[in-house]
Amino acid sequence: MEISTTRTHTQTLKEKQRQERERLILAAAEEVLYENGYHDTSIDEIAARVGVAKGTVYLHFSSKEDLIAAVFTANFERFLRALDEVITETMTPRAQLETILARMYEGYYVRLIQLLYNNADLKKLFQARKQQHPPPWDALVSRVIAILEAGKARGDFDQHTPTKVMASAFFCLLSPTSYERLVIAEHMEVQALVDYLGRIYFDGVTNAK
Amino acid sequence: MEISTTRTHTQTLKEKQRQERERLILAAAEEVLYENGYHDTSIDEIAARVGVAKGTVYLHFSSKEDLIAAVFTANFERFLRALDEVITETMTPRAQLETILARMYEGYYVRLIQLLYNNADLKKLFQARKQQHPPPWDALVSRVIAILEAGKARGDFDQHTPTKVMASAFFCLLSPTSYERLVIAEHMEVQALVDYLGRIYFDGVTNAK
Amino acid sequence: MEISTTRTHTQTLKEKQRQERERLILAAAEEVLYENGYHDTSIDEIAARVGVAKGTVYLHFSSKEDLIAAVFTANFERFLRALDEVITETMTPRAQLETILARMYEGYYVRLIQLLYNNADLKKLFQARKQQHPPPWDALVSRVIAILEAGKARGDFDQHTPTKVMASAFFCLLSPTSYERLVIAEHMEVQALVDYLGRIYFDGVTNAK
Amino acid sequence: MEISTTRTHTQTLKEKQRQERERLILAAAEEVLYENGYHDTSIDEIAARVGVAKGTVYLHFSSKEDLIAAVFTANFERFLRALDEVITETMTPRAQLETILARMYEGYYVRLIQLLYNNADLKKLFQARKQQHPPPWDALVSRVIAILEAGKARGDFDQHTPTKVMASAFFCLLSPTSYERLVIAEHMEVQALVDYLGRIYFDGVTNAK
DNA sequence: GATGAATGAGGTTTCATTCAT
DNA sequence: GATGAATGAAACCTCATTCAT
Repeated sequence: MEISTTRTHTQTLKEKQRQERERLILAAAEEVLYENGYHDTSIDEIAARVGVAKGTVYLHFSSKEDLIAAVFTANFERFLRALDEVITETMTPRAQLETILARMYEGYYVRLIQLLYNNADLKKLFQARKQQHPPPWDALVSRVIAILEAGKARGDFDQHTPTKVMASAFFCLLSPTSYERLVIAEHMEVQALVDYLGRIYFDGVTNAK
Repeated sequence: MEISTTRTHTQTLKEKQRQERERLILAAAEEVLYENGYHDTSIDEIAARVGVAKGTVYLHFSSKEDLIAAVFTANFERFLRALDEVITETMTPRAQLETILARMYEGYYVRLIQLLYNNADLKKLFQARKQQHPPPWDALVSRVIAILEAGKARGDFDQHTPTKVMASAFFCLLSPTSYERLVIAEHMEVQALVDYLGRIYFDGVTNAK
Repeated sequence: MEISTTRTHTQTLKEKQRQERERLILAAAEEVLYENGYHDTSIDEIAARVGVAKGTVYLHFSSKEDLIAAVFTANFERFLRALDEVITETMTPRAQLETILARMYEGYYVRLIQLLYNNADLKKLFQARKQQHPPPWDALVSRVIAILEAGKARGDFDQHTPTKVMASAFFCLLSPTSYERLVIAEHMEVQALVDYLGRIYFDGVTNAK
Repeated sequence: MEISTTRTHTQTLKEKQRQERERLILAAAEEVLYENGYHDTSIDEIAARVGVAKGTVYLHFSSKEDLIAAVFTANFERFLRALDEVITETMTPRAQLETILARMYEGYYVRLIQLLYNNADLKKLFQARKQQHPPPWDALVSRVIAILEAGKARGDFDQHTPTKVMASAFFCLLSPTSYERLVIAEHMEVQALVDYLGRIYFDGVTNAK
């Protein structure tokens, strides 16, 4: 029993180290992916940033594709968990969407979402894996659609526009190009950008009578 | 005189063939670029689709970068010319923007615009060429900004939102993802999609009181 | 007969034009060869300098190798003819060799000789053609050997040194590197260089007691 | 301690293997370079001769240029070290130069020296690398010049001939063409060739008195 | 005869992946 | 388990040579 306990303990320790390393690899991969794009992300550089050998990366992820897919899945999951902490059923649908929008622009999620959404390489990656997107992304889309439907049911949102179109337009608000041009290059406050985009989305650009 | 005429005619014929071939190469490049993204677009595949040898492509474009840049420039120029035919000064700013939006979704311009706007590889390409974008793209952005300013001056558009944000949001409406998901996968009419997106942009998703 | 004469005349004219063009192609090839070396000498550039189409070069020379070989042959022949004008039997062997040396450094022959003599590409070229050198080069070597033998017979030259070694050393004096470093870079007079080298060759570097 | 020892040993072994492989690659590169010249030296062929894959060569040398430059540097360094072992200050300048000459013809250094000195491609290579020659070559030239100056100071060498010309002529004695024609093709002893050439250099071809 | 567009072999270089240590 | 040297497919680009016009 002693022995068994020790072993279990040892394995747990090893397992923890293993998970920690996996986390570090994912973090490095995300960093390089954002900096260089999919093709210029090399296993060599990821391994170097983590401080392990190239082969070690392959002990955790069976291919570059796997690793990059895991980056997305991990981020979406973290993002979904973060949403759960701030969104409650008692908020109005509009407030819920505004919160999601703000949260997206806060972290660096917007970067990854856009990477995923607009990069042909990554699309092909997930299509080759017989799935349009990583599962958590679909969960996020479903959630936004559900909120939009609830808003429509309450009469908050325009009922003549298909929910899917509304959802598409919602996700379009997240453009890394806007982010880079307005926030990074022109030093606009993130919150201001989010407010403006939210206003356009909910009220349009037309001058209120 | 006869001879001169004949020569001119011959040169015209050759020149026509040359231009036709160049057009075919550009079309193939665009196709592959859209399917595979910048990095997975190989000169070999472009040549194979046109049915010529690799070297032939280099007779028309001195490098892969040159070829891809030409794809964008050619498309934007065509698009700008098309706009000139349908947009007049007498139209309201809103009508002008609605027309631009519709035209963008009609052709396949939306694909390229989005490729350019959101692909890190292509951004790097144009930055390396000492220009943020191909000149015609900047012309399009300027044009949209001018229309938005005119609309603001007339009191048509919300004056509290910065024009740059409005322009960013406008171009965000052009999402190849929306196009693919709604028009191609779900068989929505392009015109319907354009109408919905235009309505969201101009009036928001909120239910009119 | 009239007709025949006319034809002959026409053919002669055409033939002259043909020869003139061949001369121009050889001159251009020599120029580019010296500037760029064998590999970076392209048929394209030669044709462009002459002002004809690439295909035209192939009407005169069946391959790049043929063309380059012709450059050497033409030069050696010209050089041998030039020697015939200034070297007479009545000159002493030493005077004859001094004259050859001076003439070699005068024209640009030294450049070509060294190109031929020290460039692996060109060696392979002639070896592939089953000949160590273009025939006129061998004629030049024979001539120098004959002069050295005559000098030995007269007791002018050291009889303990094999003539072949003496010939080798003689041709070694022609170094484009010396030429470039001393004449071009350090502005030494060609005649001075020739005098110094001749003195070393005939009298050695050792201080005459 | 055991472990530490083992590790050191292991690293030493690996390092030895690495160096051995690098040596083999350099040797193969030198071989091909000498046979085919710079342009026709292909990484493919070098790799094939060593029996490794193309990519392996790039683990040791980051480019073809780097590899070829390393061939020269390695040879010159080896040569300079060899000279240090046989040349002493107490030898007369003439004896020192005779020793250098003999040593050059012994190894295969003469081949590489001449390759470097007379091949336009390689000159361009080193010029592009912002250096006329690999540093050790310049060290050799300086050394010969210093010896010649010392000989002049002692009154051993002719003081009317510029040292630079004497140095040029000295290096001209090293002709791979002489070597091939006389030693390889005609089976002359290297020592005999060296003696003859040295005698010509120091005493000239003219019959003494 | 003259042209020059087209060809395609061949060269350098990168990098995901494997596997012996 | 961890390593990193080795692999080799695949990409871009050049240029001697051919051949239809």
